[in-house]
Amino acid sequence: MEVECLALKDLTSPRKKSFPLELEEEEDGGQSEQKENICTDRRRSTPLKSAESPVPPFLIIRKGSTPDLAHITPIKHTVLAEPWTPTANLKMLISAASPDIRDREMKKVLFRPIENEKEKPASPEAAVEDAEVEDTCQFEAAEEEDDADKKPSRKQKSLGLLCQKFLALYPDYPPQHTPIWISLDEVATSLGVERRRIYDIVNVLESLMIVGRIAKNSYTWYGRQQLEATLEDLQRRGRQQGYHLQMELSTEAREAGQGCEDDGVEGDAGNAGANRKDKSLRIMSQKFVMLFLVSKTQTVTLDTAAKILIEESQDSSSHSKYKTKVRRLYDIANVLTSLGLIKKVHVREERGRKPAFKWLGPVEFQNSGNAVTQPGVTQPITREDIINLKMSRHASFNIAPTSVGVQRQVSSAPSTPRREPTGLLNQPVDYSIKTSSSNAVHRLNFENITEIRPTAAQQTPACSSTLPPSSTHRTLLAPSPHPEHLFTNSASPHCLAYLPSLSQPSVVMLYRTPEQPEVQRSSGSEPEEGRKRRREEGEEEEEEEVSKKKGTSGLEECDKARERAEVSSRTSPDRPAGLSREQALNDISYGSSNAPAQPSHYLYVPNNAGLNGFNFLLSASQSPAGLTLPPSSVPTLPIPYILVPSSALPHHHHYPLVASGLQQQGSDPHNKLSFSLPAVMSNAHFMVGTAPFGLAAASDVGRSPAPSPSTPEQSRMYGSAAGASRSPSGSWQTVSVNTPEPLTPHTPKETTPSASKAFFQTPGTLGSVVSAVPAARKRGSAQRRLDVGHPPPTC
DNA sequence: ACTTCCCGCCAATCT
DNA sequence: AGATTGGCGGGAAGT
Repeated sequence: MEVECLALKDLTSPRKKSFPLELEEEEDGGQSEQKENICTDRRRSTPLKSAESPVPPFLIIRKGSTPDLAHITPIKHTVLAEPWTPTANLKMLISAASPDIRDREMKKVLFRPIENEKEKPASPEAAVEDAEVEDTCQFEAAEEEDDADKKPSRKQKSLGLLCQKFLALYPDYPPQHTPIWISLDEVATSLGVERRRIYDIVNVLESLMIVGRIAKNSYTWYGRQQLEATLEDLQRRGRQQGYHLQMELSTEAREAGQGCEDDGVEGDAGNAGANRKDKSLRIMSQKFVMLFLVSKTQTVTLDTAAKILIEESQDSSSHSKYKTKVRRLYDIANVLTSLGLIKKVHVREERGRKPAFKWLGPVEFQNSGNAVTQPGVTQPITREDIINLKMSRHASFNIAPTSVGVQRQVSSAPSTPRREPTGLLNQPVDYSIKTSSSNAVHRLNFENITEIRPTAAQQTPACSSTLPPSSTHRTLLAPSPHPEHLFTNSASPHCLAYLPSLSQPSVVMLYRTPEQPEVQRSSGSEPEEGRKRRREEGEEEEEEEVSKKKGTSGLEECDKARERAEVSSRTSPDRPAGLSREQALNDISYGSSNAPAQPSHYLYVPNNAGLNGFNFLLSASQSPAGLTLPPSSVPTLPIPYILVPSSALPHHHHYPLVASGLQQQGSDPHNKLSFSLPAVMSNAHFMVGTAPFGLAAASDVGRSPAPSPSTPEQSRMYGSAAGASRSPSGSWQTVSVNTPEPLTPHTPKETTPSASKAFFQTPGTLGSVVSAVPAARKRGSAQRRLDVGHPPPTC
């Protein structure tokens, strides 16, 4: 088959982004329904739709908007402050192209595959399903095409999809030292959704330390750097709190029918103390994850989770509470699914099948490896135990969450983001980077900046430290055999790279042409994310076997292992199996070992406007001019895509890129953009037109051991980014490489299976988007206060 | 009919 | 006081 596109499918979403005005107009907006789209307002407001006069409007807009933004996002301001930057140019150029068309086309063509992947299981395999899928696709396509006509369809607005889009904006493994700022406002705007939805996503991401709150409207993106450590920590906490026991009991006991009492009773008491935060999605998310981590089967039914959570939350157990809890769990599950951490399955129980989720993430952590996986197995559980557990749990309950809460509070202070004592926050905000060039700085200034260089040199051996053998490479420049190093977004099938200088959060996507079926299949090149929903149905069966209730220890282990293996092999879950994952990555990023020669394509997507305006940079090694891509893979659309012949990408050199699609504008002559993709990450520069942009490279490896202040455990996981990666085939090189290893020396902990990649950019910073519209907040004004009080929690 | 979960009201919090 | 967060649950889309 031909090329598989990656994953950004989601990006496609119809909404528009912020930008400029010009671009967007009609389409999705068309849907009346969508209240969410903020853009709408904007659009209307914006007089100019026409793409033509790109520049001026652009600028103007930005400026204008800036002020508004100012109050909103402090951070941003700073960034924004800078007037114009090369980025702007870029944007302009890009935007110049007719956005609408571009977008659509892009979506249709490029993304479609992604979408498909996403939704369905890997393409090849799922022949059967394909039929279905296609339908779906077509369906979707149809919808998208005529924006006007169709409405978004509920699925398209799903939290999971939205989350994927969100995730696609940032690198899984950002360079440690260069924090990526996220402005919720901007993100919401760019994704075309109302803020409320972003909160949902961010809250769960925060629970996993994928993002950290800095201040109002400001978050820092940590990516998956700390994920493993966080999970480990959660696992530990889960055990401490006796969740494993509960899991077992829950089923039985509850079924027995008593869960209520405790709940009710405690609830009241607990309530008093508990505030809003205790019910927080964030906390719920952590608990939910804990359940998986301590579960033998790693499968948790919604029912069980809801019940357990209800208990804890001290809510009275009313049916309504249950329902509410379940709703929330779905929300959480959606984002976890997008992260590739869980997947939906059904468990069969005596009475029938129940919806459940299966953990796809890591379960065993090196450090703790110890007891880890066998949580509940041995102990016979007694009612007393449970009680004790509960008690302890409650007591501690707050603790866990608290930490978060506290953290937040601290952070919530209007503080200047950079300043905060890192120690308090867990966030690794390491401004004190030893590197000569502080990334932080770059980061902040992204737009203007020209180059960020990761100092490769920096990597101090000392720091780097311990790593698992596998992750030996921390080499910056050297082509690493590991695909991981590429800036791939592990979660997603595609690799993403962020080009910092680009105005908007730009994403570079790599997708390889999958020649080999096997690759796809095995590697699961498909994004896990993508597959989720669709596959649920299909795959579920497998999972079903899992009976939650009992697991024999030994067996279960095997089972688990088996399952995991399966999963990894079949779906290419990124994170779950280290190896598989790596492979997957490899496949993805390089043609994959399997597919040796295949060049991968680059997609450069400047999402300035929120993903609507997609700009792609595709590198097709095959196609000389880059123009000829496999038909299937690349549409001849007027879409603005930039093709970069892989051959063209020598390491360390700049190469000309061919941009197509831009022409659409007609006015724009610039078909060529020159990019310099740095072989070396550190030095990578992105050039657009004349202006060079610096790529933020993931830069070297970790320089400082623990950038993050956070708990030691957490800090361990950094992958450093190293710069250049190149495909084995040598087809191209790009950017970032990371060292896979965890930097922290001290704990030899887990190997980070994935280390990763590096590019990134701060979307937030970019702000461009933002600028465009403050718009969306209807709520503020609208906020209506009805007198209606709500009833106190019933009991 | 049941499952999933979007949407946005509105209260708690923060500025 | 106004803005930001985010709990919550109605009710509709999807199955």
